[in-house]
Amino acid sequence: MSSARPYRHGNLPAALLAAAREILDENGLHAVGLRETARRVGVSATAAYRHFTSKEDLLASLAAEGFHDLAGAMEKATRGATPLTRAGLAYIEFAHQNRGLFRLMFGPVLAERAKYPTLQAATLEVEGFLLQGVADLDRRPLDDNHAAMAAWGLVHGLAHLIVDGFFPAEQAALRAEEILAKIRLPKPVASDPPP
Amino acid sequence: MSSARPYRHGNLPAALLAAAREILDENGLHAVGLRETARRVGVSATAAYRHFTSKEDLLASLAAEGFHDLAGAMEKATRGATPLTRAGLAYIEFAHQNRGLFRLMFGPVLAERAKYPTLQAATLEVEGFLLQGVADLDRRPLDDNHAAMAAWGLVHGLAHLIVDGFFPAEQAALRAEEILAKIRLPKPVASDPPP
DNA sequence: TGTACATCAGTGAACGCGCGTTCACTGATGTAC
DNA sequence: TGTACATCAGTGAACGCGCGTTCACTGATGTAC
Repeated sequence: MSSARPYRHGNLPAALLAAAREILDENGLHAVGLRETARRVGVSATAAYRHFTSKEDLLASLAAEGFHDLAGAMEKATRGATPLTRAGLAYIEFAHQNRGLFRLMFGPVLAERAKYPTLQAATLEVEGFLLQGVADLDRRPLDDNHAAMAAWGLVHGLAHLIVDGFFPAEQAALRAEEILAKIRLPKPVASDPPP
Repeated sequence: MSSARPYRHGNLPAALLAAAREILDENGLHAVGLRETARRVGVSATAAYRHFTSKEDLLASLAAEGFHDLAGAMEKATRGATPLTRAGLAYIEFAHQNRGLFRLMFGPVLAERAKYPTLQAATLEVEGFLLQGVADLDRRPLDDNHAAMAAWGLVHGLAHLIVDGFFPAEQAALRAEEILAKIRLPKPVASDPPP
């Protein structure tokens, strides 16, 4: 029985991240604070400092977790030989299901990404996945990155517009699927003049 | 000479909006506050309440101004019969030059747009422009909005990724131009089954 | 197996801060007569 | 043209609030002998 709370939490860092993620998706980024997060876990506000050096540090960990999850969702969606379109849909779905987290991940709070190597690595995970997906689609290596930028741009824009309520949320996911199925990505052209 | 400040400001609302816009682009949305904005104009913090009912009201006005400017930039870019691509580039350029404002306009702070009719109208100005641009491109009325969603999605995504530093800022604008020139928007198909 | 002790995950009070908003007010401007 | 007065754009003090962070501390856990 847990008549009294154990002195040691067990896995406080994970619990804090989970709580922050909840707040993020429920009430938005502005509502995420160290005190509020700790409160939700049922721990004193200062306990967080045993595991994170600052509020920003916690947010960076959370964003890294988000990028990692996003890469995972895309990987899972394209397992086997299914096309890039599925990865794009996974991306949009992730944004839709994790609006707050999505905004944290790509937003300006963590502008200095270089400060957090884990975050940077997780970002590259997603980026690399998109690049690879596009390369697969074209059946040849990329000699410029137009196709990748276009793919990422389209998917990211649709995700953002859905998350921020500019497209009617319910139809949007279905629509996105049709759009992605129809769109023609620009093929890298070997004779493109270098910039 | 203006040895002493005049008692009445002249155009305080405009001055407050301009100051808030400066702060927005210099230091980000979190730095924009009524007090800080008033301070920058050189007026007491409470003076703002003569012209705006709350901080959110001021932000909504600012966002509306942003949408209006954006629509203007797109209109100017496509004056005559130049294609949708130019409007897209104007959109991206606007985002690039007004990062803070862009994030306010599309971000979650003003989630309840319905509360601010002016803001909503200004949003529709941009939206309508995109729809019209796509319709022109296709030389016929839209029977679904796939093309518009795709165009907006692509342009919005590129803009966001540039603003948030995921594409190297300097090359990005040029790249965007090439991408937009190459992309094929999905043509609305009359036989598409209704959803 | 028992004891001494270092480690370290937690606590709770306290700090200074800037915020949005309210309140009662002041004093310049514009208008009615 | 002069005077009385209503209007309203501004002021400055004060409110309560939640925040991030620091500090000295407590007490459970794990390890060395």
